Amino acid sequence: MIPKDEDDLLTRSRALCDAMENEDDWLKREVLTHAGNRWAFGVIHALKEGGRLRHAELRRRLGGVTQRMLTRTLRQLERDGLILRQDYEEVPPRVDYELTRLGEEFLLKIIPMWLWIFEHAEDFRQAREAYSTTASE
Amino acid sequence: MIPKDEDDLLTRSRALCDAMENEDDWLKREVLTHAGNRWAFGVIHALKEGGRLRHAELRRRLGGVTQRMLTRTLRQLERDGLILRQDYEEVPPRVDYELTRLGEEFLLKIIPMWLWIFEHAEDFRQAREAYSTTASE
DNA sequence: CAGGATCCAAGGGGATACTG
DNA sequence: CAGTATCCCCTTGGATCCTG
Repeated sequence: MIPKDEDDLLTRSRALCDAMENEDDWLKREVLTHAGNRWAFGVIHALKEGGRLRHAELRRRLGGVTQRMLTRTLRQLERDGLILRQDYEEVPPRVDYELTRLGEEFLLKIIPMWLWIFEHAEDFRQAREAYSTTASE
Repeated sequence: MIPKDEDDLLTRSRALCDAMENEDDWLKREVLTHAGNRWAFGVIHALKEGGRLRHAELRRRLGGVTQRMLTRTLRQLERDGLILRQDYEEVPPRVDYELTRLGEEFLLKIIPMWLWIFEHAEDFRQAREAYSTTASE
């Protein structure tokens, strides 16, 4: 189905594979980790929905994240230009985060992938089960 | 632009975020790592283009991967049902790998993300540079 | 040829305690 | 409140050597 779009995608991804060999490693390592990062997606999504959010508010929305991991995730996202950190330099401290345009685009790019993965969660479970049984015999 | 599609995406991703909280961790950890994995993408792409490929042929196509990492990547992809491993049980050993339907779909889902990242490589570089300068002052 | 065994460095992720 | 510091285990990724 949809052979035209698919071919187009593959053609472009072929060029992409060539480019990967020449690219520096940091792009794949630093930026791409966000895609597979457990918290990065939640942070970006929360900022898209909530606008400017503070550290504590983000923690509440994500549920289960420690300060350390939230801080680290935020730092990485900031470094890569996906979010903006604003420190009001008040006492008590007030800092909030907002999504950049780059961050918004990134969110829109990774949502389909996440959706697809969750839609196929059952397939993955079955594949894993089949693998365990064949591996044992 | 395209507010309708974007809203739709966000609505579905909101449900996704809720689902994530209930989901087991393995889905995020095990499956999602493939998306950001440097070699997983190359393997899947090579199999999409080359059909059934053997270990050595894959190594040649990927360039730079060690046997160990290639083997590990292949095992993981096999476990998650994205590729099929066939061992002909000959001497000398002959093993080849092919993409499953699930693997093909996965490739089509992650290509857009990789393309987008490479298209914005310059943005990321600039963001990183800006971050370093503001962080130092 | 395919890949296991071993050793290593770096990072992810979490728990807990402390601070300006 | 928004972090930092410390300690922990696990995985990733690579190098090197070995085997059926």
